[in-house]
Amino acid sequence: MSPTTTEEFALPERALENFGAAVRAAIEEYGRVTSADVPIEAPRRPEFGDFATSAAFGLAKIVKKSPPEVAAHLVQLLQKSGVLRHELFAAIEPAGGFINVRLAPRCWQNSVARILREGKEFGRCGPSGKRISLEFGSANPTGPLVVVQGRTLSIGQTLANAMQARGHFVFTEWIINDEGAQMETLARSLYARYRQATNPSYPLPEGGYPGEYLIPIARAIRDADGERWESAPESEWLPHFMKFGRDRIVAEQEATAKRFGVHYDHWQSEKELHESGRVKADLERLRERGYTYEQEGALWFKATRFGDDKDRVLVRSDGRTTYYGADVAYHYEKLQRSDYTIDILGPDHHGYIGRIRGVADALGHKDQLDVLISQQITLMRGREQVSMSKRAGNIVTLDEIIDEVGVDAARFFFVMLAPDQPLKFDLELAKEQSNNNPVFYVQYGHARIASVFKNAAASDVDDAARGATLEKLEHPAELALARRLDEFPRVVAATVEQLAPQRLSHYAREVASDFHQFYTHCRILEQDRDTRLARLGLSIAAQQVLASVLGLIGVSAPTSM
RNA sequence: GCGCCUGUAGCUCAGCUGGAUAGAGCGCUGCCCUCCGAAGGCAGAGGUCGGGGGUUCGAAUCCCUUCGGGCGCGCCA
Repeated sequence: MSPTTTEEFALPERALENFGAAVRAAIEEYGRVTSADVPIEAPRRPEFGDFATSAAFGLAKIVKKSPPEVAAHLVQLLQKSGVLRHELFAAIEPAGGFINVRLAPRCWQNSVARILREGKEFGRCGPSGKRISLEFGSANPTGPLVVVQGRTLSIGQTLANAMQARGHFVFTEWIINDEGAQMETLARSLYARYRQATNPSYPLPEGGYPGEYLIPIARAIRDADGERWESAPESEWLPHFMKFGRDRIVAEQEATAKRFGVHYDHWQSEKELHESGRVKADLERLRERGYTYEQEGALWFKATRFGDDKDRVLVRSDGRTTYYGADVAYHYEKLQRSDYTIDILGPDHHGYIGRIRGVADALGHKDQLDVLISQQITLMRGREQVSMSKRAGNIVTLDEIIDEVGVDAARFFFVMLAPDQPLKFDLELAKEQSNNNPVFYVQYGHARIASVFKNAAASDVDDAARGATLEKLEHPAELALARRLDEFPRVVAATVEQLAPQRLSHYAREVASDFHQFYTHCRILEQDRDTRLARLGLSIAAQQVLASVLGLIGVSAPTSM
């Protein structure tokens, strides 16, 4: 039996339900309307209380009085109401048409008790039964992951984490674009590097990949096969170099993702999609539905019927399927096996959205697909922009970024902005161990709490963790922090519903900020035992929420730094 | 030219899907450690929410228009 006695009816959301029902009853009595809408919102300014409703504005029209009058009258009805449980509310007052509500400290105390009881589970839901397919980061297996993909990976993994917390079944996947002309270019570039070991002037092919990352791979081939390929004809070495390079690069991409805290449930080879016959079968399905036609020897998808600006080729006139054709097949599969399918694409894939949406529409899954663009990154070093011209071969890899600023800073910065917002990423700032750096501000909050626990008596911390006593929480800073912590489940929900990972990083900062304010205004290790335990309890809850939100973002929560 | 994204404080950005006097960080000015981590806190200055129309009791948010910025418009991926 836990000594924590959370009064379920006195949790903030229960109090709000009670309030909403009471307002609804009052409106029906006053305006003779049924099933009134009672929107509840969180006011920006603290003096307006914890919550407010604008319900009086709607009723004002019906009863033909001014909103302030209506609000005042509603409050009178509420005071007399038999529906309202008065002990849950510290204040209910009309203000310019709004009705502001301040909950009794007891509600917030109960919320803290619940967080202490639920611990890591606070903010998580049981299984929703919803299956979500989330594809992000997919790339050509022709080189290492670069910075902009790091952002896509951060966004994708953070969303996946948040969805899991909401109880959804999330399936993360990556497509390996190992089919197409770029694979031959890879093989030829790799071969050139192989030849350069004995002949430094051997030229890279026209339009080849100039990056030095191919050199060690070429060396690996030489270590295994010696000079065997030096005099072989292209028809012999090409398939080998293609497969060797592809396998090696995919393995490196996966290693980088893993190092970055990003896990994929499935790596899908595009080549395999073709070889298994799935592409063919799914294209046939489109044809049967009459969404394709042949012209000039090629097979076209009637994309314009679904809002795209031109029709698109699925199968080229030489019989080879386009990337798009394969993707049609893959999306059909994903839409079949999930309730909701999400693609996160790089900034250079704007033009692809309409096409992929068109396919979902044609296959009868129009509202089941969301396509998100992870916008570009401009790397900064202080005021200086870091050049990342791919043409010149000076790419900046994700590994280099991790080496320089660490996983924590990169993961946090990459989700600070809305995905469709271009991001300026300042390497100097990300490395800075100061309050200029938002990652450190949040982590510092977590570490600072840990430090307080070290100074406290162990038995006090244990008692506080059981929620021994929380009645002393009443200082505005204490209640503000408790109120903030109570938001966590709703923040996770909003993150998922709006596909907005930046909500989590903003929220993390707000929790840290509210904790720091509480810390300076209220001494935690007070003489008075009840006060001390209450504040320790609040601190434990705050630390838990900080750890949880940082965990969703993929950032560590240090106990000292 | 067409399509998508975007324009909010000197800078970087929030703004919870239409609510109250538009917020935060950095930078700037001035304060707060005999006391749990000052990597912190408090106060102040700083805004025609690109411009113009419209819808609404109410608009940064929705609609139209206009100007500026980014990206995309292959039988490439």
